[in-house]
Amino acid sequence: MYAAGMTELEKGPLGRRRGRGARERILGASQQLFREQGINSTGMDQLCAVAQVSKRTAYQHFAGKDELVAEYLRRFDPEVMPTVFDRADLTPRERLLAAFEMPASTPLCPYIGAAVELHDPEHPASRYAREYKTSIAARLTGAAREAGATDPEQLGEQLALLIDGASARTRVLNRESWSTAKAIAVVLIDSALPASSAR
Amino acid sequence: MYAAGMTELEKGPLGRRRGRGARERILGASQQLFREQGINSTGMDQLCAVAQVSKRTAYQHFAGKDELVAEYLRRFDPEVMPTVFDRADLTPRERLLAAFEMPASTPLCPYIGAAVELHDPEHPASRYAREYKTSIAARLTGAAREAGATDPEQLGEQLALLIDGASARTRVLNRESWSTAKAIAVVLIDSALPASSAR
DNA sequence: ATCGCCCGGTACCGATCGGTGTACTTAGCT
DNA sequence: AGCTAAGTACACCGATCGGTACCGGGCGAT
Repeated sequence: MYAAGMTELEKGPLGRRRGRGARERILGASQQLFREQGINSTGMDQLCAVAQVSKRTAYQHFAGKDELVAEYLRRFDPEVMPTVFDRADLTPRERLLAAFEMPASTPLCPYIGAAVELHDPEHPASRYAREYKTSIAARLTGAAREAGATDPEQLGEQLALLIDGASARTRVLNRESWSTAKAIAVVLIDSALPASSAR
Repeated sequence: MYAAGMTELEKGPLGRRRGRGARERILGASQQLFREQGINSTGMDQLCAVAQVSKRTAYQHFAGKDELVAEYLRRFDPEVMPTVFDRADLTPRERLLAAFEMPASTPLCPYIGAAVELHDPEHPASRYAREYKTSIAARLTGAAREAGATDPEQLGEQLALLIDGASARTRVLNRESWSTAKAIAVVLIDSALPASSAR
């Protein structure tokens, strides 16, 4: 496994002091550049320049670009999705629909982009993309269960597919498709809920 | 416009004789390699080697890789989609559902792949991908209208989104998602048809 | 036979890629 | 202070990219 935990503080156990946060700047530049211009189109030289970090330093923090890409995906964790499932002020049904409220700030879910660009299912980043997408479906399934769906697993998988569809279609057409996805979600949810716990 | 017409015969009008079909071999190798290993991961050297064509010849038929990629997309036209809409033996409803019968031979619709890999909305291939995706939605809308949908445009766009979702999700998860997409399509169609021309 | 057109082979170009080596400067703790 | 780890600057490596120049051969039409 990778050292996913050391986000911004030192390692802790040993009294390891911490130099000026180069690692954080690298990850920050990754978030910006990989999303804006893709993974393969972003060279390490440019990335290090943006991060204001020596190339040497970058390769002391990450074994290679592959590992950096994987860590970039692990750090992404869109600010939207996680919070959606914790909002207690929403009904289960509203929580399911909230996943489709994309503020157009998300051009393309980077997990799809990484899987397509890297083109290797065994690449660390591809593995994590799979893992993450599965976890999203699981969370949707959980919310569907709370909402009282007759087949929560099916509804969760269906909603996950809608999210990916809107993401891919938005990218290809250069035009947002989240409203369409949400309209479908409404139909699916209404037809999957026994009309009892509709609200 | 490009000379999309000269598939295997000579130009005709002038008595231009025809060399051994180098162009066709190049396009054939493109179909194979671009789909199997992606666009950016396929070098022109490898492509020419597979096509058994000199590199010099390749660049006499195509101004550059970009143009070759665009032509590759134009030639793709999956054998599945076009035929689906012409099958007179199916009811309109069955025709709408037939679009989701993917024989697992389609790993990822190459239009999505191209748009993600090339990462430039103005790239000729990206333009054509947009164009093609729009035409698929239009054809679905047409079929939806024949089926008597209350809002054919909406249903067509929704079904198109399902196709893209299944395609993207299949790629990321390395596991087919067409059955899920079809299940959603059934719900959408049944809810969009006034139950009169259900069959 | 001879001419001209495709075509294949191959070496090559400049640019860029991911990644490294070396020597120097900084920052933080004791 | 003084030690040490972290970071910087910069040159450099081999590989590969898309694309081109040049040369020699095969084949169809005249």
